[in-house]
Amino acid sequence: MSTIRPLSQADHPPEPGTLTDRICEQLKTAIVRGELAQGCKLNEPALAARYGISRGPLREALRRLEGLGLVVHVPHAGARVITLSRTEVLQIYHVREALEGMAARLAAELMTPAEIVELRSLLARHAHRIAADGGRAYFQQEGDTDFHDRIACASGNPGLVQMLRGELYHRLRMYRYQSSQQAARPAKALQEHEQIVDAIAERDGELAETLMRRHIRRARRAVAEQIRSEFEQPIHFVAEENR
Amino acid sequence: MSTIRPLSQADHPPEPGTLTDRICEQLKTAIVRGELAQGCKLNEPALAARYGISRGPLREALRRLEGLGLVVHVPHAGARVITLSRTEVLQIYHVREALEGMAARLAAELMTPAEIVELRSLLARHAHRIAADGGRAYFQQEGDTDFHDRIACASGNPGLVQMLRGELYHRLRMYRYQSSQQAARPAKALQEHEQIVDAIAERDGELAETLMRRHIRRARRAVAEQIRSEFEQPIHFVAEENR
DNA sequence: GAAGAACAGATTGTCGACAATCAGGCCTCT
DNA sequence: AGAGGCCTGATTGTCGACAATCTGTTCTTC
Repeated sequence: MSTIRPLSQADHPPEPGTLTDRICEQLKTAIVRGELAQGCKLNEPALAARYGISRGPLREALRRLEGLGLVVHVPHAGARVITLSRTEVLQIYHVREALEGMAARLAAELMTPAEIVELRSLLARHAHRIAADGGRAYFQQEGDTDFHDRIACASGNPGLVQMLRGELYHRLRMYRYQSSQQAARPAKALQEHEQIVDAIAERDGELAETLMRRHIRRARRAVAEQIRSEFEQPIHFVAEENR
Repeated sequence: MSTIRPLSQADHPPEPGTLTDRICEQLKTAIVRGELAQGCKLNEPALAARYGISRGPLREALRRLEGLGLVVHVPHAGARVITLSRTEVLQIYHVREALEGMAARLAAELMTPAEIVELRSLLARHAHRIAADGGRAYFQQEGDTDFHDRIACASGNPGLVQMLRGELYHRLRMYRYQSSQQAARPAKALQEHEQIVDAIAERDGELAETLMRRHIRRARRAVAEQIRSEFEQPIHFVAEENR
């Protein structure tokens, strides 16, 4: 079984191989950060010129982003950045609940003692940071992602990891970046994380799944509540040439 | 909320638009059916010639198949059909259990009475077929897929549907096609399907999820048992130029 | 004046050719 | 004889150009 590494540490090899890979990464971060606004049309000649490449690799990169669910492609009409409605954001949490619950269950069976120790130290660092500066929003979110990513990896199920890391997380990060969402309830979340690790350490997969699902359901409710309190326009602002 | 149609009925438009789409479909069915063996190298010039197109659209089709998880792509080394180890097949069932369990829960809340009626009639047809000819393996499998697909659609969660339909089902069908797997326990499975529909009809999402997960777990065990009873070579046979 | 059709511009889809990279075999050297 | 490096062949990566398709505008017609 191929072990799956968390992506926390350096994921910036000095020089990725192919142009398609590089452009794909650049576009991905641009989309997640909102530099390419939601619903924004992705003009092939313009983008190719902007990144100094030809249309061929760019098209392949777009096709790959389509596979990641960050871009929608309509034949003869071009590609657009996806638009994340509030409904869709909440739906992502349903999928997360299902997948990460299963990941926690599997992790409880497979995680090595060393990995559990490392996971605890990760939570200790989070606790320290929260105590120090109240957990500045951005790093808090990244820390949360880091925790969940490690559990996903520990499931030993590459397909599951692929779905979470390759599709859900990007869209969630996109929402977080572009919404004014502050990391609500960091201390509470940390406590829930610790309970989950406890369950894993006791090899109680059933409990780990239950706790993870409850944890994500609460996060979902927090997002739903925040969305409800926003009567303003969509998540950020809608691209001029939308729809 | 965009409604999601089951794919049961005609999914063969007379003439799809772009070459990439067409080749992608052809390659997909070829891979699922094992005409392109597992681990088989996908030579771009050869494939392009074989389908009478240029390498451009073919490469984009390969990239899309990569997104579907049917093909793995190594830079400068080309694309290969994935190899489904027995372990990976079983891991797919874990993901299915999580996702379809959630789908059943959501479907219990959202499914319209008309859809429930239709679902029951679908099961009635299955029952009839099983009573008639014992449920010949192929159609039984397809019928099973049909049932699960409808519930997935009824979840009203496009991302969830996309994951199930776009990634898991293809790989499962690939395994079924190429293994000697016969539809074990058709009558038992049908009975479980009916229980699930009952739970949905009563709007008991909790129960629907539990039953669906149990159903898939049993299917997983049946597959695991069958795999264990095969001491022969891998699923089908390994491509000559493998790995 | 409004509805419909033809046109123009731009954008996407497709193709063939060139350059960069990798795999395998052969030769040379120790 | 074995190990190492070089070379050749093939395959992938990249590019620019041409053809098909769509969108928005303008002209014609009722």
